[in-house]
Amino acid sequence: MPYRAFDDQNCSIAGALAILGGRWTLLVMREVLLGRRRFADIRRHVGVAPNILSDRLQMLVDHGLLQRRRYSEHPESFEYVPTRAGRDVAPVLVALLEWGDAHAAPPAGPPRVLVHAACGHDAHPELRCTHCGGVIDHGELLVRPGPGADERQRAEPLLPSPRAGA
Amino acid sequence: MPYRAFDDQNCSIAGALAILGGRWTLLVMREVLLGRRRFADIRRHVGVAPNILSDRLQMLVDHGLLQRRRYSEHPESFEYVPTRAGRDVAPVLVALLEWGDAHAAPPAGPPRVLVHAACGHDAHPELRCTHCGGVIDHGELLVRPGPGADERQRAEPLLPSPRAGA
DNA sequence: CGAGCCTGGTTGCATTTTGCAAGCTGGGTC
DNA sequence: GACCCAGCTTGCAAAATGCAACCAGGCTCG
Repeated sequence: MPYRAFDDQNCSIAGALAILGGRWTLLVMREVLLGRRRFADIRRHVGVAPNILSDRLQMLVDHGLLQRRRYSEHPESFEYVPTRAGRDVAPVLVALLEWGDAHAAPPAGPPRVLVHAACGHDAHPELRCTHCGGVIDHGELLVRPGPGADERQRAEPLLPSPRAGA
Repeated sequence: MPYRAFDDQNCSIAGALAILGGRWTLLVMREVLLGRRRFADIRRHVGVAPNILSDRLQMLVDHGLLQRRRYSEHPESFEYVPTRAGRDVAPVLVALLEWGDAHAAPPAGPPRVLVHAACGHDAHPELRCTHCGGVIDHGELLVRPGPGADERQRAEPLLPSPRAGA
């Protein structure tokens, strides 16, 4: 029984998880986006077995999130640099970091703090609506079928979104 | 060899993934946050085997993301309702949805579109700095050691953040 | 010029997790 | 009484994962 694929769901979340959802994958992206780009470096910081890391890096290259580049001959050394698609993973990591800080925090407090380079201050990024500019609070997001919705999804009414709760 | 735990990394991302990172877990949260809360309902929409779903729901209840509630006797039926911690998972799903729309979109376009309930318009949520209110662009986030940083993390200089790329 | 070290992996095999089918309990219902 | 439904649990077979060991190319030091 091959692992069931996620991507038969016509869902962007499932599509994203099909690539990013594997064990270790997002931690590898964390390291790359923090600037650690060499095999041994990533391996040390993530604590992953070398065969797994090898597999994940190859997969990320295949899917176009990373590019493998020789940055030195004699000795031959490689680095994995993020592409646009790879850099776009950052908001996912930010969201996970914020959830972790809020609900799985180490007793001593957050190990890492985000700084907004443009203004120089600590930044808890927040979601805002591109249309009205307002902060998007709990329960203020709905989901409606988009252009790519299939028949079943089109039949769904306006649903409480991922953010809406009780 | 037991599966290696993530949570020895003193990292909120790893801590979050230790709970949310399992196969199917985030898809289950997607369904619950979309309002589908009965076992069979979730199962049908996610397409997961019942033993796995049972395991994930139990785990999410144990970690305080969901609450199992009897909503009918005769016949006895249960629903899984998200707690505050569960509802806070929504931004992670939003980030994944946006990444999926951008980089793993079905040919016909996004299957689901987010609507900002407060203003009634479609909303591509964006990250903004809580301090200066500015949109946080590529490369505009840095990471610094926080109060809970361990020795190794404290030794790290100001790093390019998850969002910074090349 | 050989020993030892670094980088960047691959290979082999045991363990864990996942997947599907089948069954099971406690009810309702025709 | 026969049959259906919800909400699971149990029993294997197939993947994925984990660790140790190894390997190859190249440098470097004595």
